[in-house]
Amino acid sequence: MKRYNPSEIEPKWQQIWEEQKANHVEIDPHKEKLYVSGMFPYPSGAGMHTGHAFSYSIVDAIARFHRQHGYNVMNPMGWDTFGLPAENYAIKTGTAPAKVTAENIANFKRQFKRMGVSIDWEREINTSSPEYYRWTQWIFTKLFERGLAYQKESLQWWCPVDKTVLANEQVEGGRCWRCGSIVEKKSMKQWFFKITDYADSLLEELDDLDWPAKIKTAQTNWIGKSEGAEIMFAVVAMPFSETASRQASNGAPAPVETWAADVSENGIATPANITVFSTRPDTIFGASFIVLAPEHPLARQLAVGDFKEATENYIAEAVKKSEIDRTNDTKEKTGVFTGSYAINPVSGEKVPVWVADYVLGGYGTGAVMGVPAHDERDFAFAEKYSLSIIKVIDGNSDEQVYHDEGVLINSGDYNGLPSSDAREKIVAWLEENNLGQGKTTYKMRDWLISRQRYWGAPIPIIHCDEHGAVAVPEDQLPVILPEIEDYAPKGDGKSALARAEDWVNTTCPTCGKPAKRETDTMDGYACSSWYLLRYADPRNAERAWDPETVNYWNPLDFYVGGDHAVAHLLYVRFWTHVFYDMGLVNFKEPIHKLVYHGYINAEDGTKMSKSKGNVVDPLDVIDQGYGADALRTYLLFMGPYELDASWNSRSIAGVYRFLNRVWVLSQQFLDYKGDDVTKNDDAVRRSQHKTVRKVTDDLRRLSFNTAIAALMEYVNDLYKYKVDGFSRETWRQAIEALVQMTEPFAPHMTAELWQELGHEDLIQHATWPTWDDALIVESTMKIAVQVNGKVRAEIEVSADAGEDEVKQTALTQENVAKFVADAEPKKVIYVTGRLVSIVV
RNA sequence: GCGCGAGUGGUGAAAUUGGUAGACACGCUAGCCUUAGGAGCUAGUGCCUUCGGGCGUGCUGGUUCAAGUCCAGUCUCGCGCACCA
Repeated sequence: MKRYNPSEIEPKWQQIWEEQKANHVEIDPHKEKLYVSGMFPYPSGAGMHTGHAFSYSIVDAIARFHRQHGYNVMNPMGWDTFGLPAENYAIKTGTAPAKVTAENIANFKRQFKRMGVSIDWEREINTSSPEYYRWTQWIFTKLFERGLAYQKESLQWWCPVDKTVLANEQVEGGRCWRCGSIVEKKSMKQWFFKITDYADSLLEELDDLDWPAKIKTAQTNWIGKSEGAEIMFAVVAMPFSETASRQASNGAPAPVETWAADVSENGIATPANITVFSTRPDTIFGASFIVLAPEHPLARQLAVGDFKEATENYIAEAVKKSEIDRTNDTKEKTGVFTGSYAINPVSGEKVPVWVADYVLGGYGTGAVMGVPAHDERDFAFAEKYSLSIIKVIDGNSDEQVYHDEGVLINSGDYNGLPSSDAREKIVAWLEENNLGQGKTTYKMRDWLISRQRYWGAPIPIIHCDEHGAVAVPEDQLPVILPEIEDYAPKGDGKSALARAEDWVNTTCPTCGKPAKRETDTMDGYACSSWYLLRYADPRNAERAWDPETVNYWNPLDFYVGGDHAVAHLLYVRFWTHVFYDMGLVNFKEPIHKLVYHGYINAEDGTKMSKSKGNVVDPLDVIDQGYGADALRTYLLFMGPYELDASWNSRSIAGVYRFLNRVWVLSQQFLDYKGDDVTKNDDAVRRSQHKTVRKVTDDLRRLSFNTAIAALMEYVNDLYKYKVDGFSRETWRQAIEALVQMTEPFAPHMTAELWQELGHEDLIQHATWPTWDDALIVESTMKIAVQVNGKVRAEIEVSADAGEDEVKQTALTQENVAKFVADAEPKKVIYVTGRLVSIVV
């Protein structure tokens, strides 16, 4: 008997698949397509890790399961190669990033092939190749044409270590997502994609996606839609002496009430208006002060008299502070009074204008109305600075700050109205009087895409003195990334490309006069926002993709990964929405089902990390003799794919044992020389059909762990029956079904067995086994008997026994009679095929 | 603080519609076999027990003939967002 030897079998089949291009697919109108992909890897120098192995074990189980079901399965692969690690490595070693990248790809590819994933390598793509980024640039020019790519001077997150700006999504807790250093604000002219135009569209389509709830929630929160109103407060300039005399001893202005009376006499309305944003216009009568963010353009202007210096100092300090200091909510709130006042448009009361850093410059209008009775933050601020607190919502609650809805009080004509009605009426009144309007705002900002780094797709723009920013025409694409000597950014806010003068100096496509190229490159997320479409048509040199081809393969049926909940998964949706509007695709959403898996942790339950030395290298596991088949099967057997799991070196041995049992069973069948023994045929057949039903069902819902458990049970059954010997036809079917069902997990071993079983075609092109319910039915059934909810007996009755017969049998059981005693059962319930419940 | 998810044996877990809780596997125990290996095979393995049975899915209640599953409350852990007005 041949022994199971993965280190011999696996390379053999990997070579056969490669030579035959076994997984290459083309459009086939006669077959239903199925498109599955993992999130393409960034090929780092470190090589493949357990997370990759896990992702692609899931991808391949899905691909192979559907391939055996006759689907035209596309399972492509590519490399996300632009980005900082390759560039930083290049700076350190003086090697060109392109060269480093090519080496890393070659290494990754070699490693991936050892996993036996059924990839169509003819579709391989690489985002840093000019053939690819040519079209990334083309898409940029199309967005530019539509006004969806624009340049703006603004305060941006700046990473002082990586010396580049970052998108909001790349700042995590005030730190750079790559290097962890504390980010700073810097005012620079930057390129943006106008994702905010698509906020509503992205929100709407989210509902129908077959994505995990937590990802949908994360995206909903990120978009952060809130409905409310913008309300104008007219600024009232006060004579300096007047203001000073009203100042209370603690630096705060006198209470608002004392000012209410003299608005008309002393107040001099200026042209300035402060527009605030509020989601609770129903509480406007309780607005007793205004707070401006330090970045607010009026903040300096409104600082008057004695308050001028303090205000300016405060603003200067606040703008310098890192976001960590500013957004730490355990910190006590601070602020300064500007000396100016504004008028509450509904009550006519004069309210002081403050500047405080608890108000964010970038959200809403950068100004809020302080309603301390109904907002915790405003309350804390009002308490500290002795500002007046006016309760305007009756909440029937003793809480100091009631922030829920309720009935209005102290609100003039609106008293007695519930919040929602009052909101509508107040906004309507503001609109009528040109004092405000209903407004929807979003937390999401536009996507900042320019990077002051070398290793990215150059932004295809030429700056001309006469024509401004001009898109590079399609026939001049790609704008090739020039080879240069020194890649390092110098911290002057420009990429190293700015020093490639031959490249920078060009002519304007519109007028032909000397002009300069844009020297920023695009965020790597731009490249990954359309690769799922390029896979469908990867060698097209005429256009980014042929719409018909893409409309056949896309959208993706399954997208497998465990990262990028908002960033990539939001951007890829955004671009596809735009492509839909441009008529380039006939669907809005690029990904139907998102298979978002957990992390594989180290044996001790903590994250694998090089510094801790607890990293499990998937290639080591293969080399130890377990092979890729055992590794893959184990990764899927560990538990539900959604959950985090800890590696266990003993458990993988158990899975290897299972594969070995499949192998041994098959070999013993093949080697069997005796007569046919039909004794167990019915039982074997029943077990086979039951297992096919269960495994098929489990794999349809991606319950890999239970599918593998069912296969183990099946193998255990067959081991019991084989003791008596084999009958060739029954056992051939039983074993072929077993081998086929194991193929999605252990493709090499099953390919070998399939061949030994006499098949010339590859197992992956075989037809998945079917089951016959009639063969699964047993002649008898076991019924549990409960008395008052406790199981007291188990009876075996014939499968076609009627209700009365079952109940009668149940009641006459010795142990049942004992517990029923003399009592007359109050109720006897029969749950067909399962149990009898007797109530006494 | 807000939102989402999860709490089941010594361990990873299973239970798809309320219907015999713990499938499958690891580990452990005993035995068999063996040219001795990190091999293979068989049986047992939730806890307690006076061997009748009793208890058991984080905790407290509720609905039901029947609850891991449904409802109310509560605790713990994990994740996401976090001064977004």
